[in-house]
Amino acid sequence: MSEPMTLAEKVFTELTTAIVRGELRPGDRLSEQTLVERYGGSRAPMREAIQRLEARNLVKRVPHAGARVVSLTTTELRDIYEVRLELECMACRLAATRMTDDEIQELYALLKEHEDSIAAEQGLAYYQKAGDLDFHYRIIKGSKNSRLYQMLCGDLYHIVRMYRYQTSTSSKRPPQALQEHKRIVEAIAARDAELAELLMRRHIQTSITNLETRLAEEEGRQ
Amino acid sequence: MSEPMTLAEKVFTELTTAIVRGELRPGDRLSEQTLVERYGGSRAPMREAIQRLEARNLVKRVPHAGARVVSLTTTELRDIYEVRLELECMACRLAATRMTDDEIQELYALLKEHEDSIAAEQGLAYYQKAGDLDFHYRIIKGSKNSRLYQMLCGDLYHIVRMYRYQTSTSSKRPPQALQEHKRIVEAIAARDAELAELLMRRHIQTSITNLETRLAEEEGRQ
DNA sequence: ACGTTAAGGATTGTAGACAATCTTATGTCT
DNA sequence: AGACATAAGATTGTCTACAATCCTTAACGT
Repeated sequence: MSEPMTLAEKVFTELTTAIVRGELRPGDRLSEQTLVERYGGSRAPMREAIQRLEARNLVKRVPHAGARVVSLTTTELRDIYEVRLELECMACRLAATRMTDDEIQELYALLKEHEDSIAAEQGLAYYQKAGDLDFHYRIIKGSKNSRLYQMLCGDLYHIVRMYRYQTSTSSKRPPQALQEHKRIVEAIAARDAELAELLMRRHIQTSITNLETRLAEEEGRQ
Repeated sequence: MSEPMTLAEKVFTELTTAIVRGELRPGDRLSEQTLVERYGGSRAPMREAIQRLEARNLVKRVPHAGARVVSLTTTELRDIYEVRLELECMACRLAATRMTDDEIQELYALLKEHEDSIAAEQGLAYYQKAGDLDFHYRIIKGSKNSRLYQMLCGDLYHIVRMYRYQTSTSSKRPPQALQEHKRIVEAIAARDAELAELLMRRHIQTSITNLETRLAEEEGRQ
């Protein structure tokens, strides 16, 4: 029932997924006329959709010159990951004191699920990634900080996805990641905020270095 | 030369200052027609201006129902200050390792200026507040993290200002704040990132409690 | 051959009108 | 009197057209 009621919003979500999936590459131009031909309707809603993309930093608009999908420099990407690291650690710290016991139980259930999927090898890379995202999502929610949620899941999430989607998860990572997740949940259950934050920091940092080495490999291959 | 070249941008900046200054109170309605009558032009640019305000979380828009200046609940305000505290501490930590020696010298110069203005009593509350903002601004810039700057100075800044502008700075605070600023700069100059972060955290936390007590007083008076 | 400049085309910014939706006020019923 | 349904009014969402600006291409001069 939460279908986009307005055309502008519809086009906005379509474009968002297109960008995140890489169907629209960084640097690609978004002309209003092209969008009209692709999605139908008039220029006004397309214009509004583009503007909302700009608000989420998915496209960059230059007055009188049009909009392009953002193409981040290495330092800009570093900046984003730096902020994301800090905010998620903060979320984990807050979650340790603010999550309800029920929510913590749900975290345990999620871990169990994840564990089974790894043992059964049923979980392919994509599914495991979804599980990982779900884990982080719940902890962010558990911080009970609306603005924090908005920043991490609304703004930063898409950008991070956009530059991570194409890269496949490494094969050996999931079991180790699961162990890290377990320890984090235990720290939260023990209401040890500082430990939970520390573990989350370590967890994300290793996943970042993992990503960096993989990006470096791809860079070298080309 | 950075004059807004487009009408939409012009209206956007006008409305931003109007909201921050409190000329537009939280909950006030922003009808496109009203803006046309006030600023001239057509509905299209007004619409775009409103949309950009929404992107900065200064107004909230409901489809087919119009836009209103955001009116934050107490918990939402707490959430914002929580995030702002964390991000500024992060900025301070990064600044301690990334600021150039020249930039640190400029910080010292700013402190001196500030000190003189207090001694001469020439600085009224408004001027002192500007000095305080300048101090924080430079440290954020010194973090050399573009996204961090964007979040703190672009998004959170206006909201915080909006709920702080009306309240006058307490009389005894400036000298103490200056001392805290001095220590922070010294920590940065010593390249002691952790200390700088700690001092900044303490500094902001006291200013927050200061604000809260003053808000409580105003609340009680009404 | 290269840089500069001017005209043409394409794209964005703005304007005004119509259609769809919500809000408000009125009237009716219980 | 209060709650609910209905209709008028107002507001937003969308469409089309026009003006302003930018980008491209081609011509020109050095």
